[in-house]
Amino acid sequence: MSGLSIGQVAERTGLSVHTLRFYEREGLLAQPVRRGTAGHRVYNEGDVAWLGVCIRLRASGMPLTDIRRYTELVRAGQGNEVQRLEVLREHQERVLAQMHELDECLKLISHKVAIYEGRLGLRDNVTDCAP
Amino acid sequence: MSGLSIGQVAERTGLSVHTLRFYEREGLLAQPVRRGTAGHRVYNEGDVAWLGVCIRLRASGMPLTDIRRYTELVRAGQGNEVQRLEVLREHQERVLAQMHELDECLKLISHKVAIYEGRLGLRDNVTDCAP
DNA sequence: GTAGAACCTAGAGCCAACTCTAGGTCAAAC
DNA sequence: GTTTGACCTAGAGTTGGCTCTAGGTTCTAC
Repeated sequence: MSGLSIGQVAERTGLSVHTLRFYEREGLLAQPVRRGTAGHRVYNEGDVAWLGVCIRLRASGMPLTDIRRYTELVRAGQGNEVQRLEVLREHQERVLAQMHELDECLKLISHKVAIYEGRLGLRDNVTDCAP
Repeated sequence: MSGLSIGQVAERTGLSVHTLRFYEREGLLAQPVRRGTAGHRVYNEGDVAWLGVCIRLRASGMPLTDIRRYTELVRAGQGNEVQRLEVLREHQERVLAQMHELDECLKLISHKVAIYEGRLGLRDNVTDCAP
Protein backbone atom coordinates (compact mmCIF):
# COMPACT_ATOMS: atom_id res chain seq x y z
CA MET A 1 0.00 0.00 0.00
CA SER A 2 2.60 2.53 1.11
CA GLY A 3 6.13 2.98 -0.14
CA LEU A 4 6.37 5.73 -2.71
CA SER A 5 9.50 6.92 -4.43
CA ILE A 6 10.32 10.60 -4.58
CA GLY A 7 9.34 10.61 -8.24
CA GLN A 8 5.92 9.19 -7.47
CA VAL A 9 5.39 11.72 -4.72
CA ALA A 10 6.45 14.48 -7.08
CA GLU A 11 3.87 13.32 -9.56
CA ARG A 12 1.14 13.10 -6.96
CA THR A 13 1.81 16.38 -5.22
CA GLY A 14 2.81 18.46 -8.20
CA LEU A 15 6.04 19.43 -6.45
CA SER A 16 9.33 18.76 -8.22
CA VAL A 17 11.75 16.21 -6.80
CA HIS A 18 14.09 19.12 -6.18
CA THR A 19 11.45 20.86 -4.13
CA LEU A 20 10.64 17.71 -2.20
CA ARG A 21 14.27 17.32 -1.17
CA PHE A 22 14.44 21.02 -0.42
CA TYR A 23 11.33 20.87 1.80
CA GLU A 24 12.83 17.95 3.65
CA ARG A 25 16.06 19.83 4.26
CA GLU A 26 13.98 22.74 5.49
CA GLY A 27 12.35 20.49 8.02
CA LEU A 28 8.85 20.56 6.61
CA LEU A 29 8.23 16.86 7.00
CA ALA A 30 6.44 15.64 10.07
CA GLN A 31 8.56 12.50 10.21
CA PRO A 32 12.00 11.91 8.78
CA VAL A 33 11.53 10.12 5.48
CA ARG A 34 12.48 6.46 5.61
CA ARG A 35 15.17 5.22 3.28
CA GLY A 36 15.14 2.14 1.13
CA THR A 37 17.83 0.41 -0.86
CA ALA A 38 20.71 2.64 -1.83
CA GLY A 39 19.47 5.35 0.47
CA HIS A 40 16.47 6.16 -1.67
CA ARG A 41 13.64 7.99 0.05
CA VAL A 42 10.52 5.98 0.73
CA TYR A 43 7.42 8.03 1.40
CA ASN A 44 4.12 6.79 2.78
CA GLU A 45 0.57 8.07 2.47
CA GLY A 46 0.93 10.06 5.65
CA ASP A 47 3.86 11.96 4.18
CA VAL A 48 1.86 12.75 1.09
CA ALA A 49 -1.08 13.95 3.17
CA TRP A 50 1.19 16.16 5.23
CA LEU A 51 2.78 17.56 2.09
CA GLY A 52 -0.72 18.36 0.92
CA VAL A 53 -1.22 20.46 4.02
CA CYS A 54 2.12 22.18 3.48
CA ILE A 55 1.18 22.96 -0.10
CA ARG A 56 -2.08 24.54 1.01
CA LEU A 57 -0.33 26.57 3.65
CA ARG A 58 2.27 27.74 1.15
CA ALA A 59 -0.37 28.56 -1.44
CA SER A 60 -2.04 30.78 1.09
CA GLY A 61 1.18 32.63 1.73
CA MET A 62 2.50 31.05 4.89
CA PRO A 63 6.28 31.41 4.86
CA LEU A 64 8.37 28.26 5.07
CA THR A 65 9.69 29.25 8.48
CA ASP A 66 6.18 29.28 9.90
CA ILE A 67 5.35 25.96 8.31
CA ARG A 68 8.52 24.57 9.83
CA ARG A 69 7.56 25.92 13.23
CA TYR A 70 4.16 24.32 13.00
CA THR A 71 5.69 21.07 11.79
CA GLU A 72 8.07 21.07 14.73
CA LEU A 73 5.17 21.48 17.13
CA VAL A 74 3.32 18.60 15.52
CA ARG A 75 6.48 16.50 15.58
CA ALA A 76 7.00 17.28 19.26
CA GLY A 77 3.71 15.53 20.03
CA GLN A 78 0.94 16.36 22.42
CA GLY A 79 1.20 19.13 24.94
CA ASN A 80 1.72 22.13 22.71
CA GLU A 81 -1.78 22.52 21.33
CA VAL A 82 -1.92 26.10 22.52
CA GLN A 83 1.08 27.05 20.42
CA ARG A 84 -0.25 25.20 17.41
CA LEU A 85 -3.51 27.07 17.74
CA GLU A 86 -1.57 30.29 17.94
CA VAL A 87 0.25 29.61 14.69
CA LEU A 88 -2.93 28.58 12.94
CA ARG A 89 -5.01 31.48 14.19
CA GLU A 90 -2.33 33.93 13.20
CA HIS A 91 -2.28 32.55 9.71
CA GLN A 92 -6.04 32.46 9.60
CA GLU A 93 -6.03 36.19 10.24
CA ARG A 94 -3.55 36.74 7.47
CA VAL A 95 -5.59 34.70 5.06
CA LEU A 96 -8.74 36.64 5.90
CA ALA A 97 -6.89 39.90 5.43
CA GLN A 98 -5.50 38.70 2.13
CA MET A 99 -8.98 37.67 0.97
CA HIS A 100 -10.27 41.08 1.82
CA GLU A 101 -7.42 42.67 -0.08
CA LEU A 102 -8.11 40.46 -3.09
CA ASP A 103 -11.72 41.44 -2.91
CA GLU A 104 -10.83 45.11 -3.08
CA CYS A 105 -8.51 44.45 -5.93
CA LEU A 106 -11.14 42.53 -7.77
CA LYS A 107 -13.51 45.44 -7.48
CA LEU A 108 -10.91 47.73 -8.98
CA ILE A 109 -10.13 45.39 -11.83
CA SER A 110 -13.76 44.66 -12.58
CA HIS A 111 -14.43 48.37 -12.64
CA LYS A 112 -11.63 48.91 -15.11
CA VAL A 113 -12.68 45.95 -17.20
CA ALA A 114 -16.17 47.42 -17.36
CA ILE A 115 -14.75 50.76 -18.46
CA TYR A 116 -12.76 49.25 -21.28
CA GLU A 117 -15.60 47.04 -22.37
CA GLY A 118 -17.70 50.18 -22.45
CA ARG A 119 -15.16 52.03 -24.54
CA LEU A 120 -14.96 49.14 -26.92
CA GLY A 121 -18.71 49.03 -27.22
CA LEU A 122 -18.86 45.58 -25.68
CA ARG A 123 -21.08 46.95 -22.98
CA ASP A 124 -23.42 49.92 -22.59
CA ASN A 125 -23.86 52.72 -20.15
CA VAL A 126 -20.63 52.57 -18.26
CA THR A 127 -19.65 55.92 -16.87
CA ASP A 128 -15.97 56.28 -17.43
CA CYS A 129 -13.64 57.62 -14.79
CA ALA A 130 -9.96 58.07 -14.08
CA PRO A 131 -7.38 56.77 -13.63
CA MET B 1 -2.78 71.76 -4.41
CA SER B 2 -0.36 69.47 -6.22
CA GLY B 3 3.38 69.22 -5.80
CA LEU B 4 4.37 66.50 -3.40
CA SER B 5 7.88 65.50 -2.44
CA ILE B 6 8.93 61.90 -2.53
CA GLY B 7 8.82 61.82 1.24
CA GLN B 8 5.22 63.01 1.29
CA VAL B 9 4.22 60.44 -1.29
CA ALA B 10 5.96 57.75 0.72
CA GLU B 11 3.95 58.75 3.74
CA ARG B 12 0.70 58.81 1.82
CA THR B 13 1.16 55.56 -0.07
CA GLY B 14 2.94 53.56 2.58
CA LEU B 15 5.74 52.78 0.14
CA SER B 16 9.29 53.65 1.13
CA VAL B 17 11.16 56.35 -0.76
CA HIS B 18 13.48 53.59 -1.95
CA THR B 19 10.57 51.69 -3.37
CA LEU B 20 9.14 54.80 -5.02
CA ARG B 21 12.41 55.42 -6.84
CA PHE B 22 12.63 51.73 -7.66
CA TYR B 23 9.11 51.68 -9.11
CA GLU B 24 9.95 54.70 -11.21
CA ARG B 25 13.07 53.03 -12.58
CA GLU B 26 10.96 49.99 -13.33
CA GLY B 27 8.64 52.11 -15.42
CA LEU B 28 5.58 51.82 -13.23
CA LEU B 29 4.65 55.48 -13.42
CA ALA B 30 2.15 56.58 -16.01
CA GLN B 31 3.95 59.85 -16.57
CA PRO B 32 7.60 60.67 -15.95
CA VAL B 33 7.77 62.44 -12.62
CA ARG B 34 8.45 66.14 -12.89
CA ARG B 35 11.51 67.54 -11.21
CA GLY B 36 11.78 70.64 -9.09
CA THR B 37 14.78 72.51 -7.72
CA ALA B 38 17.90 70.44 -7.47
CA GLY B 39 16.33 67.66 -9.48
CA HIS B 40 13.96 66.68 -6.70
CA ARG B 41 10.93 64.69 -7.76
CA VAL B 42 7.62 66.50 -7.69
CA TYR B 43 4.58 64.25 -7.67
CA ASN B 44 0.99 65.29 -8.24
CA GLU B 45 -2.30 63.78 -7.15
CA GLY B 46 -2.54 61.82 -10.36
CA ASP B 47 0.74 60.11 -9.62
CA VAL B 48 -0.44 59.17 -6.16
CA ALA B 49 -3.70 57.80 -7.55
CA TRP B 50 -1.81 55.74 -10.09
CA LEU B 51 0.52 54.44 -7.42
CA GLY B 52 -2.57 53.42 -5.49
CA VAL B 53 -3.61 51.29 -8.44
CA CYS B 54 -0.13 49.78 -8.69
CA ILE B 55 -0.19 48.94 -4.99
CA ARG B 56 -3.52 47.16 -5.36
CA LEU B 57 -2.29 45.24 -8.35
CA ARG B 58 0.88 44.24 -6.51
CA ALA B 59 -1.05 43.28 -3.40
CA SER B 60 -3.10 40.94 -5.52
CA GLY B 61 0.01 39.31 -6.89
CA MET B 62 0.47 40.96 -10.24
CA PRO B 63 4.18 40.85 -11.07
CA LEU B 64 5.97 44.13 -11.71
CA THR B 65 6.56 43.21 -15.34
CA ASP B 66 2.83 42.92 -15.93
CA ILE B 67 2.16 46.20 -14.16
CA ARG B 68 4.80 47.78 -16.35
CA ARG B 69 3.20 46.35 -19.45
CA TYR B 70 -0.16 47.73 -18.44
CA THR B 71 1.38 51.08 -17.58
CA GLU B 72 3.03 51.23 -20.97
CA LEU B 73 -0.29 50.62 -22.66
CA VAL B 74 -1.92 53.38 -20.65
CA ARG B 75 0.99 55.68 -21.40
CA ALA B 76 0.73 54.92 -25.09
CA GLY B 77 -2.74 56.45 -25.11
CA GLN B 78 -5.92 55.44 -26.83
CA GLY B 79 -6.07 52.66 -29.35
CA ASN B 80 -4.86 49.71 -27.34
CA GLU B 81 -7.93 49.09 -25.21
CA VAL B 82 -8.08 45.50 -26.38
CA GLN B 83 -4.64 44.75 -25.00
CA ARG B 84 -5.37 46.54 -21.75
CA LEU B 85 -8.49 44.45 -21.35
CA GLU B 86 -6.45 41.37 -22.02
CA VAL B 87 -3.99 42.20 -19.26
CA LEU B 88 -6.78 43.02 -16.84
CA ARG B 89 -8.88 39.99 -17.62
CA GLU B 90 -5.90 37.71 -17.27
CA HIS B 91 -5.16 39.12 -13.87
CA GLN B 92 -8.80 38.97 -12.92
CA GLU B 93 -8.70 35.25 -13.57
CA ARG B 94 -5.63 34.85 -11.43
CA VAL B 95 -7.21 36.78 -8.61
CA LEU B 96 -10.33 34.64 -8.74
CA ALA B 97 -8.22 31.50 -8.73
CA GLN B 98 -6.23 32.81 -5.81
CA MET B 99 -9.40 33.64 -3.89
CA HIS B 100 -10.63 30.14 -4.45
CA GLU B 101 -7.34 28.75 -3.25
CA LEU B 102 -7.47 30.93 -0.14
CA ASP B 103 -10.95 29.71 0.49
CA GLU B 104 -9.82 26.11 0.42
CA CYS B 105 -6.97 26.93 2.69
CA LEU B 106 -9.23 28.71 5.09
CA LYS B 107 -11.43 25.65 5.31
CA LEU B 108 -8.41 23.54 6.18
CA ILE B 109 -7.16 25.97 8.80
CA SER B 110 -10.58 26.46 10.35
CA HIS B 111 -10.98 22.73 10.55
CA LYS B 112 -7.67 22.38 12.32
CA VAL B 113 -8.41 25.28 14.62
CA ALA B 114 -11.67 23.58 15.55
CA ILE B 115 -9.82 20.36 16.28
CA TYR B 116 -7.35 22.02 18.61
CA GLU B 117 -10.03 24.04 20.30
CA GLY B 118 -11.85 20.77 20.82
CA ARG B 119 -8.78 19.10 22.28
CA LEU B 120 -8.25 22.00 24.58
CA GLY B 121 -11.83 21.87 25.70
CA LEU B 122 -12.55 25.28 24.26
CA ARG B 123 -15.22 23.76 22.11
CA ASP B 124 -17.41 20.65 22.22
CA ASN B 125 -18.25 17.84 19.90
CA VAL B 126 -15.54 18.15 17.32
CA THR B 127 -14.73 14.88 15.69
CA ASP B 128 -11.02 14.71 15.39
CA CYS B 129 -9.32 13.50 12.25
CA ALA B 130 -5.86 13.27 10.75
CA PRO B 131 -3.54 14.69 9.80
C1' DG C 1 28.76 -5.82 -19.57
C1' DT C 2 26.76 -1.74 -20.76
C1' DA C 3 23.19 1.75 -21.45
C1' DG C 4 19.53 4.18 -19.36
C1' DA C 5 16.60 5.70 -15.78
C1' DA C 6 15.83 6.98 -11.21
C1' DC C 7 17.79 8.03 -7.36
C1' DC C 8 21.62 10.27 -4.00
C1' DT C 9 24.47 14.63 -1.80
C1' DA C 10 26.47 19.11 -1.45
C1' DG C 11 26.41 23.17 -2.95
C1' DA C 12 25.89 26.79 -6.54
C1' DG C 13 22.69 29.69 -9.18
C1' DC C 14 18.60 32.25 -10.10
C1' DC C 15 14.65 35.42 -9.86
C1' DA C 16 11.55 38.88 -8.03
C1' DA C 17 11.12 42.54 -5.30
C1' DC C 18 12.81 45.14 -2.65
C1' DT C 19 16.40 47.57 0.51
C1' DC C 20 20.44 49.74 1.51
C1' DT C 21 25.06 52.22 0.86
C1' DA C 22 28.28 55.63 -0.63
C1' DG C 23 29.06 59.79 -1.99
C1' DG C 24 27.07 64.05 -3.27
C1' DT C 25 23.75 68.53 -3.72
C1' DC C 26 20.98 71.99 -1.80
C1' DA C 27 18.10 75.05 1.28
C1' DA C 28 16.82 76.51 5.69
C1' DA C 29 17.88 77.11 10.60
C1' DC C 30 20.95 78.31 13.96
C1' DG D 1 29.46 79.51 7.99
C1' DT D 2 28.18 75.23 9.44
C1' DT D 3 24.98 71.82 10.59
C1' DT D 4 20.84 69.31 9.62
C1' DG D 5 17.61 67.06 6.90
C1' DA D 6 15.57 65.84 2.72
C1' DC D 7 16.67 64.83 -1.45
C1' DC D 8 19.76 62.90 -5.63
C1' DT D 9 22.32 58.76 -8.49
C1' DA D 10 24.46 54.43 -9.36
C1' DG D 11 25.00 50.36 -7.98
C1' DA D 12 25.58 46.68 -4.43
C1' DG D 13 23.27 43.56 -1.11
C1' DT D 14 19.46 40.86 0.84
C1' DT D 15 15.62 37.61 1.30
C1' DG D 16 12.64 33.88 0.20
C1' DG D 17 11.80 30.17 -2.39
C1' DC D 18 12.99 27.53 -5.24
C1' DT D 19 15.92 25.24 -9.24
C1' DC D 20 19.77 23.33 -11.15
C1' DT D 21 24.55 21.18 -11.56
C1' DA D 22 28.22 18.01 -10.84
C1' DG D 23 29.61 13.94 -9.69
C1' DG D 24 28.27 9.54 -7.99
C1' DT D 25 25.43 5.00 -6.95
C1' DT D 26 22.26 1.34 -8.03
C1' DC D 27 18.92 -1.34 -10.48
C1' DT D 28 16.79 -3.05 -14.73
C1' DA D 29 16.75 -4.27 -19.46
C1' DC D 30 19.00 -5.51 -23.34
